[in-house]
Amino acid sequence: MSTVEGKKQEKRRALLDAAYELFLERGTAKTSVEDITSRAKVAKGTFYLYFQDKGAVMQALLGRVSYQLLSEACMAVEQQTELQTFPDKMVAVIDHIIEALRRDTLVLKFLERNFVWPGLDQIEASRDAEPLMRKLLTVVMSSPEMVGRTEREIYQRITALGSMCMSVCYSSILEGKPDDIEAMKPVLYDIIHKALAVQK
Amino acid sequence: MSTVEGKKQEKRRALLDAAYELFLERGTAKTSVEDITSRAKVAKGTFYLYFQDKGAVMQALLGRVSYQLLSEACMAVEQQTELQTFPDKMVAVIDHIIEALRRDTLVLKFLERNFVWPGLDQIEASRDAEPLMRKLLTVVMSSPEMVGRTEREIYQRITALGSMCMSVCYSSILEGKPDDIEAMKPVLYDIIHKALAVQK
Amino acid sequence: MSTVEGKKQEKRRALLDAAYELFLERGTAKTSVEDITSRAKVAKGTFYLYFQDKGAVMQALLGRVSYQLLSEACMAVEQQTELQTFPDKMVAVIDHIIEALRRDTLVLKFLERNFVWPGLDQIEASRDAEPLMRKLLTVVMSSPEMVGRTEREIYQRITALGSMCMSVCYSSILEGKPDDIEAMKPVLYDIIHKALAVQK
Amino acid sequence: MSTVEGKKQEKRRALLDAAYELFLERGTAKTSVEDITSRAKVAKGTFYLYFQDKGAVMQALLGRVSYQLLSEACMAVEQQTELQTFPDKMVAVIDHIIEALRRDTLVLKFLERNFVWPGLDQIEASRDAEPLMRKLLTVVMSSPEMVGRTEREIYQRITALGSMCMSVCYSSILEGKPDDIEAMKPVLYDIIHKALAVQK
DNA sequence: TATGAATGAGTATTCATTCAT
DNA sequence: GATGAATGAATACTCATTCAT
Repeated sequence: MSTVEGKKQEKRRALLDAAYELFLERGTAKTSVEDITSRAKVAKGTFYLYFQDKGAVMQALLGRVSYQLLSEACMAVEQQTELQTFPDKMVAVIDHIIEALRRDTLVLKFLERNFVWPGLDQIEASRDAEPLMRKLLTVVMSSPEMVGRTEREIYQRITALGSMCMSVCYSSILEGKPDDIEAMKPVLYDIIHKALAVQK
Repeated sequence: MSTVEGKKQEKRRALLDAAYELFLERGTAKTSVEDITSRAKVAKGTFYLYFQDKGAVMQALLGRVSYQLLSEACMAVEQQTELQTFPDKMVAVIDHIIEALRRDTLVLKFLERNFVWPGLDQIEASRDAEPLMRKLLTVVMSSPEMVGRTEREIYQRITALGSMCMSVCYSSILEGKPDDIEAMKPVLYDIIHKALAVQK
Repeated sequence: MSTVEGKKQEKRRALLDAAYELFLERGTAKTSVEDITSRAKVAKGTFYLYFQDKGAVMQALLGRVSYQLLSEACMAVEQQTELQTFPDKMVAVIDHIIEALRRDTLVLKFLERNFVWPGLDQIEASRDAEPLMRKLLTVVMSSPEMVGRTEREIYQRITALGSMCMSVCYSSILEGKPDDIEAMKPVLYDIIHKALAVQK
Repeated sequence: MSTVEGKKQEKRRALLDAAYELFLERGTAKTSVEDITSRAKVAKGTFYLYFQDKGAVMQALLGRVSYQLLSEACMAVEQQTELQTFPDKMVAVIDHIIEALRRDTLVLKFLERNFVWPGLDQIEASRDAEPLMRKLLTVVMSSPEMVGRTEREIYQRITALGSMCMSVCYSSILEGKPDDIEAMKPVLYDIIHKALAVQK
């Protein structure tokens, strides 16, 4: 990597980091591009060399945050050897994410209901670059519950359940609707278990 | 309803209608309060006699749209006498909503993932004013699948499943993620069925 | 005229005046809308209640300046009773304008080659409101040189000759091209005389 | 011409061509230096090695376009042997230019009223390099109409008439003021003839 | 109640120009 | 000479909100 290219990446990174901080601190609407550049110690115009507009940064950050939450949860769950079945593992992953968001509602407010699930094609394309997701999918595929289903079917199902949890998580934690998160968890996890149960 | 009160409601209504049209036409962000008042044929200042700010109108409209979609779907499903079990009915209701949103993506774009479910307390409070929801809940409660569950538990479960469907509906129709809506429907409906199946 | 309408006209006027001063002082390009409003002692947003954008003010001012130059010249020439024929009068009017612009090159710089001739239709429409132009045209029409020509033909001819003079005036005074204005005058006035001579 | 010098001229040329295209496409105001360099396939900084700023390019192009229009018209008129007198020739040249601008209003919009007449001194300085203009002037000088006039007087007269035509051409074609170009032509050409008629 | 003129803070975005490589 | 990343000043324009009438 040439020095110049390295510096560019560094700047892009600085802008993303600055934007993230500010988005959490005061929300996306109340963060101006100028706020971002001044915190990133970069000139205003430089912003537009790296991003189309504020929306593009937000989108990039949504992806980054989602991915981080997901991968941290996966890593944590991998340690817990007592979890044997795939449904149990999925519940544990979701629970890990929910707990993280409950602790850090600023992140939740930024994320809203817009959790970005890594695309199936992305996962497949980046075999080795994305070992985590890859491994996860392998685990899933080989689980008895999923026997007889295609990779795509499984992905659809997991994604739908995940969306449910993120959506409920948002309104539950931030608005207490339809109930507080502690009350919703059993419902969500029961649905997951039932939805992933072995086909009879 | 007195004439004075009637006129007030009329204006409020005109503002809501104008805002709704504009929100669909150009999106909420690109609609100004002035746009709304000028379409409603009302002076700019008048807006603030009826609403706190633009956000309040949006919120009111989200509720209105959600309620309309839901009640239309319920009414349509009530006609279909062949549907016996509650899970079948719920799937039919959701399907009705999804189809409506698929036909009218402008509404979907306005709604985003923010479908507003009528609150359980609201339903209970407005016994007669809200006959539809009331009736629905009664039907649900008396269905064999729900035996042994409290009203609240049922409400949580339905809401969670509904949120899942709306969330998936949004990204599926508008972004094709994780797949097109036709491919997602079987997954969603299978999850609903499993999640609402009779307890063994 | 109601007070409110009066105040509006006053503001519009203040904006035009402020803009005119600034356009002469530093040129149109280096004058910002903010400069104009701050000199007019009016809020920034107010500008946009009266004009579409900076270009609209410029256009309005070009019309105003042109009209003023023309009417002052006409009035001055009307005094000079020794001028009998229409061509002589026209030359005198043009010369008056040229001299005014030579004295005040700031105005000339603002005007560039964009002198706005009062439209024939405008003149006709505003019979009494525009006594000057009206009178002028009557004089012209009744002059022996113009016998047998329609009003429109005369207007075209006068306008063309006027445009020539303004265009030459601009490059001559400001750039000395094709020669200084003193050298160009005889040429211009000779052309006018020949172009307006009695038809044989 | 050395290779190095050739390459420089090539780049200058590329920049001019790119700027010309863009000026016609979107107007001078909406064309940035970056637009120009990127179309010319040259780095942004390179622009400033060849031109002071955008204005310099505009000026250079105004001269180029004017010259091209004029010389094409002259060449075309030279063919038409039936035109004997100088006034007829001048009218034919102007008419050729007007028709060209009428066909290509983009060029007219770029040119505005700023047609650049080749300077008398330039013509004289570049005896052989500028054979066209030189020849033209010779023709003019020897025409009976111009007998008794100095070269300079003739140049002034022609230039003034030309400016009139270009100015009228602009407002006539683009704004229809004071009338459409077809209606203005007879007026313009009559003025030219009268202004260039043999002295009695 | 209703009006709509006035406000002025707020922000995105552009772009000419520089300069280290 | 050539590059193109970085700069940051400059500006137009929007719009929610107020308030005198």
